[in-house]
Amino acid sequence: MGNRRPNRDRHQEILEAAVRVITERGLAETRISDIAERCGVSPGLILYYFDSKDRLLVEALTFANDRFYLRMSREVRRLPRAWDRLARLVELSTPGYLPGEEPLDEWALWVEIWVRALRDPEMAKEREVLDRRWRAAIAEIIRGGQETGEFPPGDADELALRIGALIDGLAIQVLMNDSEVTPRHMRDACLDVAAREIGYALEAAPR
Amino acid sequence: MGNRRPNRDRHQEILEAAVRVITERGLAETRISDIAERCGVSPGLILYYFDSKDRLLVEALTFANDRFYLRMSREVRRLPRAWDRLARLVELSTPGYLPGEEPLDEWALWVEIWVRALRDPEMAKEREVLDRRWRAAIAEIIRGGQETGEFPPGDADELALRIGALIDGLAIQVLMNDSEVTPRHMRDACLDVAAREIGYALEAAPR
DNA sequence: GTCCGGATTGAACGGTCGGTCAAGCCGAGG
DNA sequence: CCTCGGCTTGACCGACCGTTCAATCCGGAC
Repeated sequence: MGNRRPNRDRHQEILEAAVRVITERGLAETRISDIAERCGVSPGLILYYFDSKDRLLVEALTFANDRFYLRMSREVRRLPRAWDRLARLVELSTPGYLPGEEPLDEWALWVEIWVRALRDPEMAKEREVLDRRWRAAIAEIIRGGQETGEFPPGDADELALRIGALIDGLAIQVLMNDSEVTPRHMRDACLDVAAREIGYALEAAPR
Repeated sequence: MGNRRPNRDRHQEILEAAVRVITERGLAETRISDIAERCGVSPGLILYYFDSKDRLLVEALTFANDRFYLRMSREVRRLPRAWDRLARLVELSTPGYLPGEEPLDEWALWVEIWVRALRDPEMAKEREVLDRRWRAAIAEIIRGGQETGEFPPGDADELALRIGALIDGLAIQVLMNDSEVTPRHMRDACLDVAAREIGYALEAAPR
């Protein structure tokens, strides 16, 4: 049995298909048959691997977020200076800032998570875990900068909460295609506020 | 015919019922029969006053937001000093800060608006109008403070965007009942950041 | 009192969709 | 080559729900 499984993990295939369907059509318009079709598989098989549609959807949402977090985490860790790490994190969090990204991206999934978490306790618990991890990543960058003296001392957790919230709020505007809030604008505004909150002197003009 | 209509506006009755049902059960779980039941009316009548369920839902969401905006606007306008106005706006925007408010309040409706606006062009257009009005209200307060010299000069629109985004981001955390982000904490953090961005010197400790 | 027309009802229709299930497929092991 | 058991299918069921519609109600006009 160790033969077919490794190179054809149906569980994960289904999750990936679910993520793509949810991203495209939205959680409310996602049908089991859509996911099955995306896998090239019959609808019945979906329920063979997942107890119910609801459980599958919740798993898919956390699965997508996990992947995004890991990718971000890996990429940020490569940069030596704390400020560059923070800047990269902001850029990766800005919808449409990086070329070759879908207009409806990870953030669309976040909004779906929020809506569902409002009434589904299981999703609510997952969301808190994901959010705490996200905030901890920001705090870790700040703490690192403070330890090397790149940033002045301060409450890293509180700073992370504020910067994270600002990212959330601006990302929503960008995601909604607000004509007055471009990805570039979001990036610059985030970093400008972050620098002032952290107490980091941007060398060039705040542009 | 001018007799029955005024004191029994079915159109508005239905909208109010819809708002309450959406707030309680969420947009995805809102049925026409739920709204009808809330009005003490038969399901058929709902479709007599509204072309379709979708149109009713969109109207209900903007209706609720209009009401909230007007209430906020009226209350804020009473205060003489710009900083007090801003503080009041933040407090009114903080889920659960004021006593006697539902845990699932206006912000839950915002999240529903966002999700729907992602794919429904009509909702997207409405959202942009509502958001622009909201940001304009913040900018107006700031501009007022700048004109009286209470605040130093600065780009009021940009400040409004940033403060508004921060409110959004923190409100989500509070709405989600994140154990680390209390309403009080949100209020203090918002005002702390706002003061620093605006360049307003809080007299007491930033607390 | 009668009539008119909008308001209201509630039964019924049609379509959708999540979930079930009995049957078939197929690779591995004997 | 046969058998076993997990994988896969697709038809089917039952429930739900938005929408339609013919019938009824009812207050005001005359």
